[in-house]
Amino acid sequence: MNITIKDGLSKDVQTGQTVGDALSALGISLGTDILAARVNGTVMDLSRPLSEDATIEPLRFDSPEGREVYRHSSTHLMAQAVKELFPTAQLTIGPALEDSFYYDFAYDRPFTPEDLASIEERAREIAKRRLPIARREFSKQDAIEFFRARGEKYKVELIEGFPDGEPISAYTQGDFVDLCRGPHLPSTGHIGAFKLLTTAGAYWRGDERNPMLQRIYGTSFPTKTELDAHLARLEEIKRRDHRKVGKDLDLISVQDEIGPGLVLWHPKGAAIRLQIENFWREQHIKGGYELVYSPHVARLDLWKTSGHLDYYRENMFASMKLEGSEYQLKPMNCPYHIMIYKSHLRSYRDLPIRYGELGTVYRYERTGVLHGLLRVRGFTQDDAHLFCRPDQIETEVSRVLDFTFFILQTFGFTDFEVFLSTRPKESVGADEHWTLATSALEAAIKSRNIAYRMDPGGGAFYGPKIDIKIKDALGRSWQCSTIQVDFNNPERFELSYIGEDGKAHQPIMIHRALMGSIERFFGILIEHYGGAFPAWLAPVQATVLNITDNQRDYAAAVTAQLKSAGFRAEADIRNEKIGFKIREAEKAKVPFMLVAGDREVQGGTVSVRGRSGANLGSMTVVQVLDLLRAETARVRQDS
RNA sequence: GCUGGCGUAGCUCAAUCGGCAGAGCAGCGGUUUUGUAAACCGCAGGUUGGAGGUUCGAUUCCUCUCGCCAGCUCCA
Repeated sequence: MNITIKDGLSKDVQTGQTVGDALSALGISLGTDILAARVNGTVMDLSRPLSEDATIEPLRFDSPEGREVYRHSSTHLMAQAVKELFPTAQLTIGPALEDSFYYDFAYDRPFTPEDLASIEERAREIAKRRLPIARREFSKQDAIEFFRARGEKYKVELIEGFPDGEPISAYTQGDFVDLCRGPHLPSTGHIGAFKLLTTAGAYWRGDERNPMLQRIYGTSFPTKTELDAHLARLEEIKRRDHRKVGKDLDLISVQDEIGPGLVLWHPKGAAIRLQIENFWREQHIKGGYELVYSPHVARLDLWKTSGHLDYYRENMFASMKLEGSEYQLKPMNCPYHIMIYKSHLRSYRDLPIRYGELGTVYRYERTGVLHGLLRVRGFTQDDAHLFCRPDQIETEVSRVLDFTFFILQTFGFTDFEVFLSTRPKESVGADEHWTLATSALEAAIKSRNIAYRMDPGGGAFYGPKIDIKIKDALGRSWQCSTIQVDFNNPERFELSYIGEDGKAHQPIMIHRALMGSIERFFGILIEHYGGAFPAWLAPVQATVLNITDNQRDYAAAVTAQLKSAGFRAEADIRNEKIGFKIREAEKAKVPFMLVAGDREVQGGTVSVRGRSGANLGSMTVVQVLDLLRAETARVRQDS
């Protein structure tokens, strides 16, 4: 049979040769860097025999498939170590993740950090044994008997759920056997640097009614250098944690006495928020939105009409009774905007109508999901609702897409992933509405030449949507923006406009949020910048530092000039050494430090120091104002 | 909500076996008048998250509770 290496040689080899043999025959030396191979499109073990002509592509750690095989074998390595040390632990499942892996074990107690250390040590030792990893296939019945005999109840349960008639594969390394689709590395010796990270509880099959399993997370890399780099990145993530930075920089707090998931914005955090909101309002007014305000509570009936009581009740705070009627704290802003729309008779000439609001909502989130600023119970959405005719959907959505990218880019995000979510199983509305709206969304995305992915069935129950994820400075993805078409609410609230034909028609509603929640977006911003905000956002843009008491008045005068020019400036005229004041300003991540000693007073200047040490030289106050004006301009100029 | 871990001064963390609750930083007072990431001396700072229990005695052991953390589940 004929074997071709992708982008390489071609040769006839005997039937029955393995993938690895074929690679060797074609001059590719099988070091530990070759992990598996793609054979006619399917990822396979190097030990699999070949039975037909094939194109083979060797897979190394630099490919996503290679990494997956590597992590998958790593989790088997860990599982083998666990079985050797804790023979009564039962195997369940153990997949590879993005850059790590886990394995869930059924065991009568959680694994301790000490257990983890000994498991890790044992795993390294097993790697050194260089055990060959072999695939074997069973019939379904044989597989059930085999794993039953080994006492692996969970494996038996898994196999019982598999389709009949198809062979079932397992992988063996030494005495260890695991039910597994594969593929795997040729041997345990291929695993270089290996580290266990944490333990956690996890339900069998992710269902909280099922028994709790003991999950162990770990990661692995070919070399210690790569592992160390990965661990350093995890440290960096921890170092930038918005909860820590938010506290250190005195931006926000969440306090016991206030309640979980309820955020206090301290002056410095509020200063940043104010910049965000000012920018947002300014741009929305320019962008053809009308800004509105709505109250935090409304009669419960409003939420009955909107359907929230039926579909969203478990996420709502309990209602309160006042003067014989019930009132509800708002979980969303849409009903209010709808009622503003309904306050007049609308003409087709009025559409589209765009109402925007930084609307604070309250949602009852289960305690276990609360997380710093990223998941809270009270938050402000940068919400807007567009009311338009069906033929306007595409144009409106295109506008929103452009607007979203403009806003997000201004905050320093340049990497986006776009998802188009279609009709879910549980949903309302006529098919033609869904088709129309989905194709309008798709057309809007295409009109902007944006790469996107489908999320089939991922839409809201009332309509399809576009979600936009941003990538932060550490390469992590966050979903912030969402654009959702809604046919349900116009119907529920009986919205109408008078068309050209003089008859009433139902408008389409588009819900959209760009930052999502200000709290969440702020948390992401903190981590994106590691607390070192660009000058336009920094709570303090410049600090004037005097060297001795001689320059106190001068420092105060310079500060006053900066302030009256509209900059957020402070003077640090404490009786402290300049090194100490610089250190404090650095820790506070102030973009510009303006040092004033006798020399500067003489020349009417300040010595300008940038954040993290840059010496920008001596400047007059006028020059400093120019510098600040340039540096506090937003990343992208207003359109 | 579930499993596990953790709550000690404003912050970061100590306190042996159940035996007087401590340090650094921050704060305050003083000395120092300083040139680009930490001057020196002193003072003060606590219902050890809360409630109950065991004990002669609880930061330490037990029960409950609140909160935080990791993960699971959930997620407009």
